[in-house]
Order: sequence, then structure tokens, then C-alpha cells
Amino acid sequence: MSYNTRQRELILEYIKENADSHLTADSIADALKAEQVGKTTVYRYLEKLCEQHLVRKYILSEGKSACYQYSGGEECHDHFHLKCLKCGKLIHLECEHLKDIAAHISAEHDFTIDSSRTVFYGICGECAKQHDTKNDTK
Amino acid sequence: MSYNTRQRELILEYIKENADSHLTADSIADALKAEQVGKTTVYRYLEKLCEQHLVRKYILSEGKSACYQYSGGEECHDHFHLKCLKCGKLIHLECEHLKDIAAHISAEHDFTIDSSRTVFYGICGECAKQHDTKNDTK
DNA sequence: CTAGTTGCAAAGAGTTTGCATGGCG
DNA sequence: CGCCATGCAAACTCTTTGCAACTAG
Repeated sequence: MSYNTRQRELILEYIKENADSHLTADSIADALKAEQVGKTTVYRYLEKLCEQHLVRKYILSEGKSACYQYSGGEECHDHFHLKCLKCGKLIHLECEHLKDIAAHISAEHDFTIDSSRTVFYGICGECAKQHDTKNDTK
Repeated sequence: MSYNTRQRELILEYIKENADSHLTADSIADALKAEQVGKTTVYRYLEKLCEQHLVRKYILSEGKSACYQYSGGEECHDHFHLKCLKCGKLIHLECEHLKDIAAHISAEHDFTIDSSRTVFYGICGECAKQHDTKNDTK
């Protein structure tokens, strides 16, 4: 059914080590290119890991690469994202309170939020302070 | 700064008429191809309309086309939007509880949400019921 | 041995860009 | 007339696929 290959071990190890950051397929392939892991393999294996719910795929913006993150299969590990419209910074928001939002919307508004697709856009604290910078995230 | 051209009038007219459905750049170009409107023009004009907040752009799934919808500019300022990933329906969510979300994130996470930019993606109640369709865990 | 796996290269899809032409004001 | 807009085709990016060689069990 499934073989245990050198490449797969390396990929899995890498995303586990970087479970706190967002990795693109490209960045993974890049990080492992010294180990002779092909990009195609990364894509294909990530797809499998997603199917097994060991990895979550995030689509944060169109046209750009998708992000992947090791989730260990634990369901309650989903979180929301905040994206600063000014500096482009992406904040991973793991917060109990936020789960209430999803629960509320589900209960009151009959809608199941997909946290892997949803991004809150706004202005981060740092940018709010220096509201004169000309940094435009285009 | 901006000219009033035949193509732009046609595009704007078309998306206004279809303000209740989700349109792809391609479908707009297709609908107007009899009127000699180029796809490039559609893309470029949609981008401008988004900048002016007359049109909203939605990313429903990666790799697939983005969707565009006429929003009329104002009205939608202090409430959130839910967009169904399955049927594409856009739900305007006016709810006091949701304002708490913004307040919470502002207070606890030092981030000011821009509700006019933020869209919650997920599955609406109707689509959730008819889960008879095949596996779509993509 | 044999089916799953790899990886190059090429195909694809959606979107953007270069550039010469066309048209608004 | 100046400048923005148009549109074709080519470029680009991210991802997927075809296919022959490879390898784990």
C-alpha cells in the first residue's frame, strides 16, 4: 500500500520540525534539495498527508503558493489566521475564544466555517502605531 | 485619470446585473465576447474595481478561478461575510456577537480587523445537508 | 518479483505583462 | 494631441501528469 522511502521520511521529519511555521511545497523541496528530494515528490506526498489529515493545507491568497503545516492529526488544532494588509505579516491565531466564534456561527447562522480557508484581514498593532509608513502589500 | 470606455461600461453593467451570483473573470469575458471585450481588459478592470471597493474578489479554491461580485461600494461596512465554498452563496452577517470578535481580537491580539475585507469561508447549512455528493476532500 | 515511488520534463490553468494600436477627453 | 485603455500573444507561477527507471517489502 505504502512504502517507507528515504524521501518521505525526510519530508515528514522536516514538516514536523517546522510544525509552527507555514511551509510551501517549494520551500520544503528547497530545504531538502541537498538530500535529493524532488519537488514532484513533495507535492505528491503532501497530498497524501493531507488525505490522512496529518497535514493541513492553507490557501492564504490566490496565485500564491499554498501553505502546509503538520497537524499531527489532532482535530482541535485548527486555528485562524490574521493577515496584516499593511505589512503582509501573517499571524497564526490559536485561541480558545476564536473557537466560540465558529461555534456561534454554526449554531446561530447555520454555517460551518472552514478555518483553513478563512483569513482575517486587517491592520496589525505595529502597523497601526506607525500609520505613516508607505508599505503597501500589493 | 480614468476613461469611460465601451468595454468598461459593458463589464460594469454585466456584473451589476449579476450581483447575486459569483462570476469568474473568464465567464465575464465569455459573456461579453460577442461585444468584443478582451479577457485582459476584464482582468485589468476588475482589479481596478476591487481597488475602488466596488467589486469583491473571492478565492473559493486554489488553482481555480477567482470569483468576483459587485458590492456597490458602501452598505457592507460593519458586518462580516460568509461565503459558501460549495454553492458560492454570499451571506451578509449582521450580528452583535460578531462585533465582539473584532473587539476581542483587537484587545487580546492587538489586531484591527477590516470587516470589509474579511470573508469567512465555509459550508452553508443547505449544502451541508446534501452531503450526498461524492467525496470532495480535495 | 511486483506494485508503489521517484523525478525529469512537459503540460495545464489562471493570471499578468510587453507592446503596438486605438480611443477618450 | 496626450495619455490612458485595449488586446493579442507570450511570459509567469504554481501545480499536475506522463513515463521510464528505481526500490521497498
